[in-house]
Amino acid sequence: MEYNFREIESKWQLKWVEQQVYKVCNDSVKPPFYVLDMFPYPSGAGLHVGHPLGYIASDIFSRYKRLRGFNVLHPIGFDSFGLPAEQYALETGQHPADTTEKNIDTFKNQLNKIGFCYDWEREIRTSNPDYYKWTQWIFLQLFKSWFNKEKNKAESIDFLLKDFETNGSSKINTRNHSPFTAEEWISFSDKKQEEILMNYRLVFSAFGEVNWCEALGTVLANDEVINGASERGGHPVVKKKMRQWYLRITDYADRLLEGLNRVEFSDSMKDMQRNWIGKSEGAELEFEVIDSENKIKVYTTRPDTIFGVDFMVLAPEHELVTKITTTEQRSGIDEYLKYVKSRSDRERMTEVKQITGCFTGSYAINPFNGKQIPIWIAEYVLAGYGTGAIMAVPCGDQRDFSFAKHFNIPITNILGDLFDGNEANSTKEAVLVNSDFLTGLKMNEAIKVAIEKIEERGIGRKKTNYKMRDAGFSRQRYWGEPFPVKWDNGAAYALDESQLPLELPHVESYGPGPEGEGPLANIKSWKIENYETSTMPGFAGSSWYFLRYMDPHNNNSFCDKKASDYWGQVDVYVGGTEHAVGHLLYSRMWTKVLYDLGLIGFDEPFKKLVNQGMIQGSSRFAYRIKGTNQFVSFGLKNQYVTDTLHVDVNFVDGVEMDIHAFKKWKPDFANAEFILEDGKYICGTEVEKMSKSKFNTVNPDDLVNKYGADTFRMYEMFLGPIEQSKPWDTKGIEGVHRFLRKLWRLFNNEVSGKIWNDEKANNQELKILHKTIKKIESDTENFSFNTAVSTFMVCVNELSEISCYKKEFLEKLIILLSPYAPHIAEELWSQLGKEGSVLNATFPAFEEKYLIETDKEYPISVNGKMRTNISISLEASQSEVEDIVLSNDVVQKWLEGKSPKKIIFVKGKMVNVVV
RNA sequence: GCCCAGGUGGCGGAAUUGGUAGACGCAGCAGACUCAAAAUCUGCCGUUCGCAAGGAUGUGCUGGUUCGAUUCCAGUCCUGGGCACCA
Repeated sequence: MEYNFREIESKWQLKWVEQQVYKVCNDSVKPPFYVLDMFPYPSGAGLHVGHPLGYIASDIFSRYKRLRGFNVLHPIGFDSFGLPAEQYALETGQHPADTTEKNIDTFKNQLNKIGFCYDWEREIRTSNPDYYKWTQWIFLQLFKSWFNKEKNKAESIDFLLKDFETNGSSKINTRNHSPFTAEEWISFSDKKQEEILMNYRLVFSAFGEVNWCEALGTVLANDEVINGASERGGHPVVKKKMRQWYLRITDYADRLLEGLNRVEFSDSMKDMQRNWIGKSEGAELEFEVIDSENKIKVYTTRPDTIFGVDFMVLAPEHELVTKITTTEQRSGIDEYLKYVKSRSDRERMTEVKQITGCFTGSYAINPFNGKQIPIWIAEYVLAGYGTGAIMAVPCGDQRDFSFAKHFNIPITNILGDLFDGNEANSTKEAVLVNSDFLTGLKMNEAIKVAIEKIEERGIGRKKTNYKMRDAGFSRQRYWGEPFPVKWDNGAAYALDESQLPLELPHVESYGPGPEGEGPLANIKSWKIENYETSTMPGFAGSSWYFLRYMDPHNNNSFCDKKASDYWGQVDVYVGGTEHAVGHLLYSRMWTKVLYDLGLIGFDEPFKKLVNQGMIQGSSRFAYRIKGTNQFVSFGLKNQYVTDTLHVDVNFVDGVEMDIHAFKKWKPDFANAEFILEDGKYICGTEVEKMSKSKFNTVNPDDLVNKYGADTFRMYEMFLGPIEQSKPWDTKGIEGVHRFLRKLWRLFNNEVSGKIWNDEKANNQELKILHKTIKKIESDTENFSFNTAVSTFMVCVNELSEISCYKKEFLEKLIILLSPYAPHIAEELWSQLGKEGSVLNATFPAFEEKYLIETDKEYPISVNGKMRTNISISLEASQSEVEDIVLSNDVVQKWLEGKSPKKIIFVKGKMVNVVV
């Protein structure tokens, strides 16, 4: 009997469905355990080999936990709103709902072939009205809530309203509006009241900058902008202010920081989140501008360097720029502003070596010494961070230093010998010089003194600042959740909850609406109702989906509290680090809001996070000559100025592109022209992340067909540590397949059939068994699946060598293996005549007694170099060991007649003879 | 540029707390079985010197700590991920 994986796998997959073995109940005497993967976006490309890496890991862990007696929730669903489907609709006219549905079917088919233990009855889709009804509902809760800083939690905005009605704004820290009395509040118009409340709501509407492409009439994502031009068509892209919705995540900055201390994320993941939040302590202070009423407010973490300020820099977008620019500098500034408008934030951050800026002609006054300091604008100062203006201290900040050097601005030294004039020194340890009342103080201490002085003089105050900004929450797109909001006279009003879901209407065209509005603006009935025309971003639906799996069919609530109380936090969350600061922060914030509002019982969604590394792909590139539709082959590209575009690896053979397929790929390329080398178009290559947007995906179906799901699962795990990134290489899968066949031959002989027997296992065999149990158990617990696969291989190799076919051993081995290779395990389990499914077996208990050794083959080093091995009893004392070692011929040889200075003996480890 | 991670044979990787570097697998080489092939099995397999025994050298690079460093420290180079409208 041969290992016929196709037959076995389809047989058991069918039986598992029939017997509903993966159905999960919300009431069980078993303890609950929740294992979750970051859910997939169902791209048209289908599943690629990178997706299942995490799913297989979590599947193994879920099955393992089940063997250990837990009621395991291990669901999956689809993050089915998103830009690619809409882009596809724009290109083909097919409705995103239809293509998404089709894509999901493909995904499910692919997933099912790999043998995951999902309860499909709990599947969710973010684009399903039954689901996004609750996304909208949560949006309304956010809209109707504000963050009470005194209580450090969110609460209904009704509390704030009541407070305004009785106390005016006197009891709270006002935000972006003038204080008012209770009487004034009551006398305000609806619109005015709404405007004020908008400064408090957890989702709010305000004006913000977007990437605007006039030619396409639409807003573009950063990754759709390449060198200031649109990826599609190469049209110019500029910054434009538009009305946007925002999520007031900054109010939760401190809570998000604090929560990190209570979750099991890797330190690097926590670092990334902390850095993203970017909490810093410093001071905000104002500089007067000569011959002007205007004052420039700056934020600095280093007020101690106030006497080293040699110039000021405003972000080019800063509102004062036009006001303070002198007539002589006007044309220069205008030109510079034009240049900056064409630059993406990304470019401004990345290309720091390129120093640009322009003098406004105005001067500010240093409030402490009256020194006149020139005011510049420069792209390295970003409008969104701090106050959008900085006091530049060239001796202490490298960017300020480079700027000063570049524009010949004289540099003041406040660091004494610690500043060498060649580069800035950002130390906090220096003793200040040239610093008036701070002279002689160490910088660390001077910070405090400077802040005190600033507050005393009334020119500023101590301030905590966050790098994190409120998250943009609207997209000028079609394929997302509609906002349950109506506009009236410039104010936004929430729909009543009974009107949910506000369904996404059908549109004829997916093109943008007028004035850069989303496609929904083209729908008359939508506009007449004054509905919001933008939609929610991808992270809306994914910010709370883990709750919906607990209670997926509930029509009365997003998730019954009883269900969320039963399952609690996600015990293990598996996903990539690319979500470190986006999705993870948003879902953590939403969880905190829901917790504050009493809707769930925990305020951190994920107890433990396992980061799966990226399976990288090998990408192919084409080079488009800037501003044209002409493509130049890799070898000739340096003769032109080009933009680099990804090409689908599926129509590149090695590095040679199929031009015909490329032209058919996207309408923009239909009329593309090519500059060839040797009659071929050669693509550039690079190893980078495997992703639909990079067109470098490999399909798991082919591998499952050829080797079976069990082989595929184990091979993905065998590739290396789960958290490490590695480029995909199909080579090597044969080895894992051979292992499974070898395992099969422990049960069945290809000629004579069944060979397993009922003999009792001997000590040697029990030792192998318990060694294996121990290693598999600890490796599985630690998500070290690659070494677990090796352990199985070693075990099967050893059994084959000693011809052990004993059921007593094999049935235990099968249980150990079942999370990794469920199909073959189930088949062999039934061949052994065991009752029921191996899924419900009990994980074998490890017994130390079988592994006890009496001797150890010690490595013997002389001067730290390993020279020989000697077997010595583990009982032996230091002096006994020394005698044995020194009488050894090899050791004697290396001693060369000298007597040892010292003998280091580490029991159970090694011996080192030092001469 | 900033934040995070990673660099070990031809390749993927292994190496509890600082204690035998290269487990396991792929590829390669040699052999057995076979008319032949597939499958399977056996042996070899970092580099280098040597007939061999055995030596030297070796975990990106440069230093340091230690009896002993892939592991700890400092610096440096390279690769990957993120940087707010891809998800």
